Amino acid sequence: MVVSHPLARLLTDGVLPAQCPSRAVLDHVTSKWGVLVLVALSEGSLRWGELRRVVDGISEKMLAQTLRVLVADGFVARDARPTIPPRVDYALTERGRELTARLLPLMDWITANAEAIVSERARS
Amino acid sequence: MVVSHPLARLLTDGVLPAQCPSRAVLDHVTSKWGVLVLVALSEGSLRWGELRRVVDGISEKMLAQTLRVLVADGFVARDARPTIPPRVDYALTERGRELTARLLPLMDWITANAEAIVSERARS
DNA sequence: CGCCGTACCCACTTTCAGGTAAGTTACTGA
DNA sequence: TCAGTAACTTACCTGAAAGTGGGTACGGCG
Repeated sequence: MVVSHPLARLLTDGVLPAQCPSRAVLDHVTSKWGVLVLVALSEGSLRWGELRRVVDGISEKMLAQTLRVLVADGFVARDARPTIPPRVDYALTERGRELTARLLPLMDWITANAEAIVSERARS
Repeated sequence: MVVSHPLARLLTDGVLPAQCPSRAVLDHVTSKWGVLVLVALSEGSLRWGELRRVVDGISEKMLAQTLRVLVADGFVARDARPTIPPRVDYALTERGRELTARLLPLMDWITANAEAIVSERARS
């Protein structure tokens, strides 16, 4: 089952040497809320308040923090209109779309199999 | 850019209702070390000590804990030979292989783009 | 006899992600 | 005049995640 894969090189030196930049990006993407925000935006742009409602359970602080990281990484674009009350739209960038293209199949599989996995789970 | 996707249904009710089982599985898979262990095993089975070396920076405690979760979720199979000194091999199960099949393209993309992302990053 | 190697477990401590709740801005409509 | 709204920020606190350092079993080897 050894698949020749571009990742193979990384494996020979250990899986992603600890201080490699991909570890940082990986942490952002796989952060508790990062994935969910990216998935939420995968269908189109959303306003702050919409994101807050759609991403069930996220606090305002965490939404702000998560968005700051995703914007800084260039996955999400922030579009603020200086109206009153303020209106801010968030949308995936091209880079964000490349990412979510790889993220969605994973999320699909997880949501499809989660119930089976949890119910079959060997008691600790 | 609205792609008709099996995930669409989930999005209408919010992204993965907070107490949905997929949130739990998602947390396991996207845990700090979970991804790395899965990727490490994607090329073939490894012994405890090999995993420890390959997954750069993981502590023994975290390796044990991560493996327990992945085994309980049915992603990884544990094969202990009662020899002295002990020998334990870890390998992906069929379910684990289905998962990593979706995980590897993501990891590939991240490792390929991480450097650009980190260096272009807007100063906080 | 006593130390090595392998694969762990356990108790303790630290760190930090994340939660809670309040404050802020600037206008609008009642 | 005063509550309401949208999108935040800030300070504070807690609980879970992760690190540290020890212990364990079992036999082989010098």
